[in-house]
Amino acid sequence: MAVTIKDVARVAGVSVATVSRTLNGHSNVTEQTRAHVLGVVAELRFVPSSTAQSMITRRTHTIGALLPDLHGEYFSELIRGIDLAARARGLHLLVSSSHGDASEAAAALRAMNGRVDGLLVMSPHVSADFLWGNISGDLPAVLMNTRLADGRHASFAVDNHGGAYAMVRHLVERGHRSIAFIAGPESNFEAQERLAGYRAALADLLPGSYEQVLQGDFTQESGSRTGSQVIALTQRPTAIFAANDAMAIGCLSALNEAGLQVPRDIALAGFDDIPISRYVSPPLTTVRSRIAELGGLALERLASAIEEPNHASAQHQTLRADLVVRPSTAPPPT
Amino acid sequence: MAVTIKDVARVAGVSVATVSRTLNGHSNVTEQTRAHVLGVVAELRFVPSSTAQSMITRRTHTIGALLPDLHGEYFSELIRGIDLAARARGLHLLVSSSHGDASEAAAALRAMNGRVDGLLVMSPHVSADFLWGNISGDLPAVLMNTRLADGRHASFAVDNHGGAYAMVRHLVERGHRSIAFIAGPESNFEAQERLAGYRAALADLLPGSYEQVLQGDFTQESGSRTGSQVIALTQRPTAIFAANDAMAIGCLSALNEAGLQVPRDIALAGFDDIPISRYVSPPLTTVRSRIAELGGLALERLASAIEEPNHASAQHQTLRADLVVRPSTAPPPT
DNA sequence: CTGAAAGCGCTTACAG
DNA sequence: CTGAAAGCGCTTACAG
Repeated sequence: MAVTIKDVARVAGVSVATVSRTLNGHSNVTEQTRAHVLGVVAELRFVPSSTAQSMITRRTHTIGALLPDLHGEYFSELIRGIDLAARARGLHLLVSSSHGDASEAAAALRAMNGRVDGLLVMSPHVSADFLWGNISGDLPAVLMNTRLADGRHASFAVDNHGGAYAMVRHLVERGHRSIAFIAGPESNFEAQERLAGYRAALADLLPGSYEQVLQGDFTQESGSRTGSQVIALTQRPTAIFAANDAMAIGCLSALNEAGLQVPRDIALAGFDDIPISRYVSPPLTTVRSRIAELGGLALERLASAIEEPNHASAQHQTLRADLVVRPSTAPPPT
Repeated sequence: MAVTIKDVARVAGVSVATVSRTLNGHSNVTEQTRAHVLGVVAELRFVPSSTAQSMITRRTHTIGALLPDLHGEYFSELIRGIDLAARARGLHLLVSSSHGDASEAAAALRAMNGRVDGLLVMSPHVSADFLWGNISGDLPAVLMNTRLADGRHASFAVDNHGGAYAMVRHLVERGHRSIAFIAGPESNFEAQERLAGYRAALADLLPGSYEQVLQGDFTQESGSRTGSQVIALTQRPTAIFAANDAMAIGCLSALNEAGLQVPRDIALAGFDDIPISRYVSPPLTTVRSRIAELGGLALERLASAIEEPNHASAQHQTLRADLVVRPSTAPPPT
């Protein structure tokens, strides 16, 4: 059986209240009692039950992260950013990802109830009402990269639209007039925004041109598959813009396999700037998503909302998405 | 204020015991009371406090994962494998990573105490004694890829030594007689085993040859840096074997930048078979680590240990590490 | 089948 | 400065 505060009190010859005060650093304990109690605590290797503590303080010092079914480096960067910020604040991280559908996400959300002091939510299945219906109303939550600006929760998002627009402009400036787009999953908010940015830029910068959208799903495999489709086209575009780096890299492999060289034969760009992107050949032109930073900022905001529930803002903040130009879109040698 | 079981009991006009029994699916409740109680539960949107439940049942239905400071796809694959298996068993996942040193790892370990029903441990800072000293003795734990076969905890590891050995054999069979090795962090168990496998194979298969070891740290950046060092060598090896894929990919980028073509000018191989490896150009020959599977298996074993504490085996299981041959080690055209 | 009561391991007014 | 006691929100013998 685990040792409890009662055991410590008994062995130390004091009350449990005194042990509790000592452990919690209250000032009203003699230096002498304090030292003695601490000695017994060490001797007995006593660790307070965090469950019992949570019960009484209504704080778990844990935050939950509801994440999409993400593979690859995007996911690890996000977790890393959250984890780092959480550790700095002494918070624990409960993660839940890989929800196939809304009911699974709902179950995950409900299961978080009571286990966490707050929630970080990035999920394609979650709408504002959905969130509202599945967590207790007073649980602080911060949204990441979702469409929800419900006025109730703070939210952060990368400027997906602006980033995609900037990328198309870059390609146009490089002389491209036929730019294909490999889209992400249709239900995904970020994918939609990036597609919208591509479309808007095309309309503005290449009026009269038509869009060429291939359907991907953010995986490398889909990038490779759609890459092959592009190659087979009779009217091949001169540039391909993939909605994320994973697809761009998959596409790159298909192009290489077909004997096409990037950027000589065709230009290629991605989105996110996952760490690997600078290490593929040629290094990938992309849009920096500041993934870890996004996670860290969201965590900070959530921590504030937990500490000062009244001050909690429901502001939406958009993070800049900067163009990162690398050789994959270098101008063809003239 | 959140609604409690008392509120439900009051509104339903029954005792809290009856509400509890209904919620926990006990048979000794009339179908009529049951329906009525469930109605009130829904009406009040009552969700039991998991904290209070944990307090009484001594189960948190949460497992903790202590992970190394890992970047990149290896980490996301591992988490994904663990998360999938955990979800299937109805377990939650508390993750803690990014510990710079042993004292941070110790703090993380102690913080897990009481919050989790069991522990999954993969950390370069953790030794058997260390683990023993920082968790309560009866907390089930399963170790992943560590040196600890302490006879107290179950453990899983990829056959790092065998995989590295097989890779060297493959390279030797391809005609290479000068094979450089980019090592991982010196303190890392897996890195050590892979290095040992390289050395053993060299001694067995290329007697009289000398080893060429460059010090990396498992990051892409270190692969790129050591790759540049190799290029500068007067006696350049004909093949480079990196202790993980991330470094191999970093190395590949350095080779490309220097105008060297893989595999024509130099062969290159990695270890882990992270998903991206098949999408770089040329696709990377590597050793499959079955990362997600490792995480899933460890979780399964941990779940068993939690459910049947007496049956808990302290067995060590080694997972096969298969060679995956791709174009990066294709024989030079003769 | 149902309820009153004890108890899980803590923290925190309230007295002294 | 210290202790006795109430209470956090549940579950589970024990009676009836």
